[in-house]
Amino acid sequence: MPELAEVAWYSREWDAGKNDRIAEVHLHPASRIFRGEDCTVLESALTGAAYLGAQTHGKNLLFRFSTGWLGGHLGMTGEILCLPASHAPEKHDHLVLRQRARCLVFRDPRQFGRIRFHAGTAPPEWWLSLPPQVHERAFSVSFLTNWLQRHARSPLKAALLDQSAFPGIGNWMADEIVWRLRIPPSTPCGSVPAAALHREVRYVARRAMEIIGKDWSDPPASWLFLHRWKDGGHCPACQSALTREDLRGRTTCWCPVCQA
DNA sequence: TCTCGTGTTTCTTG
DNA sequence: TCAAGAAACACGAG
Repeated sequence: MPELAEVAWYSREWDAGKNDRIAEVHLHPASRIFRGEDCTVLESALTGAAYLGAQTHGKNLLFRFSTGWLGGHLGMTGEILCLPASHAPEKHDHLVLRQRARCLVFRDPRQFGRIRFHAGTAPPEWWLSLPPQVHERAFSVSFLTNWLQRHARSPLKAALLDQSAFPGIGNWMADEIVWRLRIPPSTPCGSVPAAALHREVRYVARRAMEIIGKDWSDPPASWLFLHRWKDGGHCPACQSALTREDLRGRTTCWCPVCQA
């Protein structure tokens, strides 16, 4: 479930390979993962390069090498794995970077994820132009007020999934935030109080990073998180049966009593 | 066999 | 030109 905190957790998976050289690159050039990329360039640039570390921005990953930058997005089913050097690439291992002591692997069965390469010492342009992260100063109440006005008719739950305003927020975090606001997920953005939304977005993002981002633990049972995944769940605040419905193509879970 | 799904992009409509 | 909604992408799990 790669949202903000899960992506942060995955970004550390290759840490064991820091400062080691890539001896060999295995990839499937026809894979959708590499859409728009020249795999020949990627392969020749990374072969022999040293891996220097990773950073994240919302759901985006950026891995630094001595010859350039590898951008990553996990889509719905992508994984970053560190496997033994003897690992034989499997069907969905779209990129395998073999080092002396291990293999750095990008695996993604559904291929909704993405890998892109940028040569040189400066980070790629797409990375530099990402919107402010929700924990940064630029993600302010006035920024939110303005954004909510421009999307006044959009249902809040759907709006929270817009990565250009809420980078890193995914389906379960959006449900959690709306549940904490105690308003229906279909509430139009135009009638959502910006200060309260700002507070809850920051709270859920910060706690998710502290809990899931650290060691993939579950958030406490007082969160909607543990109760939202399947039919029959109950609201952790009032014990009423939770409702699950499709909202603009995404499963949305809410409490019809607390969020009436 | 059929349905569902933790995400993004592209196309269509208003 | 912008906002909003729907479809498409590919595959495993139940």
